[in-house]
Amino acid sequence: MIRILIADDHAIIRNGLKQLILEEYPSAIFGEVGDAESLVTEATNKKWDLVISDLNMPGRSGLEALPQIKQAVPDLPVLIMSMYSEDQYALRVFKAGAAGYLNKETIHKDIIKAIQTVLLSRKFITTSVAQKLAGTLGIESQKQPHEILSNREFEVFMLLVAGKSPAAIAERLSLKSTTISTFRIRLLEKMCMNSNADLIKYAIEKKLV
Amino acid sequence: MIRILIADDHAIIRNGLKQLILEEYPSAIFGEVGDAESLVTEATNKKWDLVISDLNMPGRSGLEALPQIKQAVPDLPVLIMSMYSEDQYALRVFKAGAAGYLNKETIHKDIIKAIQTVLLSRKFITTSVAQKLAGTLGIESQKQPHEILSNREFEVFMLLVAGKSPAAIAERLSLKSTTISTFRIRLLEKMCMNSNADLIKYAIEKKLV
DNA sequence: GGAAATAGTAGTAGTAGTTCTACATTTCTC
DNA sequence: GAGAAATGTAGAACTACTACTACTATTTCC
Repeated sequence: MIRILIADDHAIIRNGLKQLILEEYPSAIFGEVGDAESLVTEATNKKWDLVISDLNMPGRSGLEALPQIKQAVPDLPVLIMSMYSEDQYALRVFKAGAAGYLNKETIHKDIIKAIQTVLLSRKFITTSVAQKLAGTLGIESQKQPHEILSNREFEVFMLLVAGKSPAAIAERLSLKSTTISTFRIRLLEKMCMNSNADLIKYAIEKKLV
Repeated sequence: MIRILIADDHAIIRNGLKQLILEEYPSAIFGEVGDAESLVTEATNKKWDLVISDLNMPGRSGLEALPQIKQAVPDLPVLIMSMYSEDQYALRVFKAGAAGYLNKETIHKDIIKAIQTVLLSRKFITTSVAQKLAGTLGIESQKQPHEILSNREFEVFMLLVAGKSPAAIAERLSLKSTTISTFRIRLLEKMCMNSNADLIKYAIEKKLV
């Protein structure tokens, strides 16, 4: 019997995931949460064998919740999944302590494999992601412009690209809007760009959205 | 007994959706496809009571598949869903002949309602989407969003998309920046959009840049 | 051909965003 | 393991942008 906590803001996806896992582990027991807040609470207060969390949730993201969970329950393996094609997140996700990363192509096919791997206390990584990482980790020089951003910068970048105002971003991240402006200037500079429009075009080109 | 064809590139979502529908229609029969191509083939070659398709699929989108389906099987109702919050699409979706539109907030809550409504040959629309559409639908129904802009508005639109600031645009056109703001608000409204980011994404999509 | 809508333009007042500076932490680097 | 660089954060002062309103000129429509 295996206890799995699922975090995703869409009930359909939680459902689908459960269904998928039940096929392999008919006796699995599930917990469900819809945001990062409840994820942290639930993960730390009850006993789980595994957490599967979406990367993109309203409010704090799964990525932000990770360190908190890792601090409270260091041995609890966390699988991060992303419904979007954000392989660029993979490295950040592992650095933040995730036990595995699944992107939208791999979820359905690999989830069982990932669970098995992770429960043996090993890291799960798909070959496509591995290749991506290999390139990234090895030679620092050929990093993509957005890959040299810090976590916070990247977070702000993505929200900017989504058309959010500095004030809105500040509120979402519980920061001051001046702080967001600072991040914006730094990230614009790092990426050699001049406007949000440039960022958006870049993001579309790189399929970050 | 009801036959439903589900089109979505994520198997988990197809699963979750099936699960959701089975709760209400235990005898429902499903077909599944993962891309627009197969959607068109399947929709036209077999007999279905309803199609539920994602808007965003790799290759041709669900939106592009719609006219083809409508042409081949005019009476087959198609529900379009979007996992992203793109109410801007709603109008286009209905224009293309969809029977209903569900965005990510509404899918889980309203899917059954939507199915019931649609099977009675009526259009399903959530209040939030309805409000969005209210102003727009009236007369100009077959023009593209950007085609209903006046010359000046379009001029400003293009400069906005190029990432120019209101002040810069004002200078270039020998106008006041407040005037540019006015144009911006009007054009945003006409196009049912909320931010410059939306404009840029739209412009790229329509190959206006 | 006259009323109603659309287009083109700004002013005022309020709001939000930027810049520049600064400082504490964390993370690299030799 | 000390010093340097990068990261995360914000305040003060300034500037730019927006919302709202308003007015004229041009179209459009019955």
